[in-house]
Amino acid sequence: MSKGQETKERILGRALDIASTVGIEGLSIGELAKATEMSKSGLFAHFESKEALQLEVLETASAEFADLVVKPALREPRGEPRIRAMFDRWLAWETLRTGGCPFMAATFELDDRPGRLRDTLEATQREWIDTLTRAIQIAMDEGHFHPDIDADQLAYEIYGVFMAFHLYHRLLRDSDARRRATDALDYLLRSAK
Amino acid sequence: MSKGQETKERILGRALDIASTVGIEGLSIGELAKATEMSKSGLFAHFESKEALQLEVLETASAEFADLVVKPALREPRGEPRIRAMFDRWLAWETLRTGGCPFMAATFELDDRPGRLRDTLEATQREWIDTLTRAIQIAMDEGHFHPDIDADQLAYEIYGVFMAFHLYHRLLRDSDARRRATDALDYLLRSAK
DNA sequence: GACACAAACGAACGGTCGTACTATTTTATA
DNA sequence: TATAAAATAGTACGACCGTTCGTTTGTGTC
Repeated sequence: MSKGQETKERILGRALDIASTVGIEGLSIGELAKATEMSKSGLFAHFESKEALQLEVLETASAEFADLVVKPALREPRGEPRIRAMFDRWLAWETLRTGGCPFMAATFELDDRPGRLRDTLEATQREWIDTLTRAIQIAMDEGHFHPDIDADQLAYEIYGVFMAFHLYHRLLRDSDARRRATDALDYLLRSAK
Repeated sequence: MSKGQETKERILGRALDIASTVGIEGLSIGELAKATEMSKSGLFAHFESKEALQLEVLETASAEFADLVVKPALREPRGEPRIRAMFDRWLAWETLRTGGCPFMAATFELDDRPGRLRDTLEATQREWIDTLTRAIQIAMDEGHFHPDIDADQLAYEIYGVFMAFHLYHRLLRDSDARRRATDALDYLLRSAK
């Protein structure tokens, strides 16, 4: 890999950290330059615009999410175990970076602002929900869940449990947040049987 | 009411609208001045700092939430009907302003930034969760719910349903979002019996 | 109508924003 | 090691940021 590529990845890594706390709009070139100990212009030369940078930050996050959450979970046995693995890793992902899941932060920033950033984020989230839904359907096929479960609805509810985890953990600093989340998931999965 | 007070309230009303879409940090004095057709300085004279303005925006939102959601729901019959009323009005609140529930937007902006703004928001959210939890306890007292229900846990799960509604409605523009949310609540409440 | 005060304004401050240039340094290749 | 290319730095730009200031306009009271 060329030095430029290396630097770029270093930049994107730091950018993702920062964006997770101050948001993807709050992320500024100057601040990012300080954080990476580069000049603004030297850093900026790696991207054709701020929007392009933001887009690459989102894509970096997606790639990382795929590596840390999706792919490992897909190596777990089909059905319920795989769903639990997804959820566990999802929670770990949420607590990985200083500011929590960058997609959550971005969602509430971008949901009302049309543009490529929003489109990318929406696509990413849809994809993850699809993955979740498919895992549920597999669990039905495997006989782990009752056959007339509404997989989309269950995915919705699981997503809700995750989001509440963010709230309780990040804003309320509730030390029971993790237990609350896993209990809620347990309950949902048990009811699905 | 003095003219100054009237103007201030007009400003705060618009500020709340804007903050619901661009966030409470994204809200700028200049933009707000344009939206209210005032000069920056004339507007700023009503507040001692930007942070003070933001704080008052949050307080305005709290007052409105109390008027539109909490108080009306508390006039409903004790127990399950009151919980349903809370949830219905909560959903309506989410769809009231252009950018959705301002507390949700603020939560994901402020959760990692210490300060008075964060403290106020956290207190507000705790209060609402408490209200929700009390309503659940009342439903248990009334015999609507099973006596060994974990009220805190149920409040957590209801909150999750609401947050997922935001995601599906705002980001995914899912036309089934409302049904998903009410179905999820139905399911939770039915299981609590 | 004179007066005091409240309310809003316009201009300017030092900073930071994203971005466009040119210049310099570092890296890779012949 | 010379040279071209790539990577980084420096400087400057117009726009907007939150904030301060002195001034003007509006409002209500004697």
